[in-house]
Amino acid sequence: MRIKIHSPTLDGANNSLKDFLGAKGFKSTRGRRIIFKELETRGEHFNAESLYSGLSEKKQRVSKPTIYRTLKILEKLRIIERFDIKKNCFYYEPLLHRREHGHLICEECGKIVDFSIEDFGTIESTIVKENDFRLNYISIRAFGLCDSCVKASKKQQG
Amino acid sequence: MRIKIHSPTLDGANNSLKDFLGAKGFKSTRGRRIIFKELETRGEHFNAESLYSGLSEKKQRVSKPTIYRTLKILEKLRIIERFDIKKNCFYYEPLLHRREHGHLICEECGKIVDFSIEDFGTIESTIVKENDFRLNYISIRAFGLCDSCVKASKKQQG
DNA sequence: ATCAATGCAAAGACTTTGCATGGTT
DNA sequence: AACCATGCAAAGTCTTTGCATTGAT
Repeated sequence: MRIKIHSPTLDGANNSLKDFLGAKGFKSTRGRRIIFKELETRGEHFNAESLYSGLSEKKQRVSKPTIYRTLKILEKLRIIERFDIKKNCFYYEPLLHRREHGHLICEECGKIVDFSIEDFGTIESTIVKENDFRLNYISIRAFGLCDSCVKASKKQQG
Repeated sequence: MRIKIHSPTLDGANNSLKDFLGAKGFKSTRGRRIIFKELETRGEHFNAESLYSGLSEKKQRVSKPTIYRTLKILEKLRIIERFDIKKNCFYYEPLLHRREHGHLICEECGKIVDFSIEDFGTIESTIVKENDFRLNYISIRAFGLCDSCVKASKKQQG
């Protein structure tokens, strides 16, 4: 399953990585550099497994525990977002610099497409206003059928 | 972790359950009746585990595989919605009759609060308009800190 | 009677943890 | 030097599957 997303924008992450991690009390290590680098160039949604095998193919192996641990850190730092498409299958995506979008998830083929939301501000203010809640971020997922799967199902019918 | 949600509205589900399931090609069985009944009265978010232990306590045990299988059916039928709060921890909630709301999820204590979204229609039309996508449903999750956790953190600080 | 649903036990997938080693600051 | 990060192996957790039995239509 290959899924496209906006081109990731961890720009400068590699240069400022040391400072970036340092500021949060994390060390700049080989594994983290490799993973960060990979996320920069990876124009797709991904998960721990695909990250692991992708890096292994490039002879840049990082152990699974390290991948999981690093992903968890990145999630906490809001650099990536984790969401579940189906059971036992978590996908992540780079978040940096672009929070205001949701995901269209095709329930047939699993394809994920990002969509932007114009009045995100309205939603946010509604939420904040009506609830005593300190909002960190919003995740919007829209499930349905993508164009090609709709067409495919139409063909089948007639 | 006990979490309140709107009172579930699987109303009439028990009466029309046979028809309801039958229409979809499913049989009306003991396990499904028990699970449906439980969801009717259960005013909280839940997961497979809590459902299992809850029913077991009431001497209405249904096996875990059946619970998982039934939950999967209910999800497909859009009677419940599944979403992940943290790793290995899927929660579900009854969906019937109330699709237009999102979840506030407190990242500190895990509390889940529903919130309604006034201009859901706007979001929907935006998505449909700008993408060739047959929309089935939308899930909106807002992460942050709930009132009491905000207060607690303030106290700690001084 | 036929075919689906259930329960059990076992397997599976994904993720996390303990611990000794090696790397960073 | 002090402490964090890593990798390995093993353990965990949640979920699914194979299969014989039971139940629904």
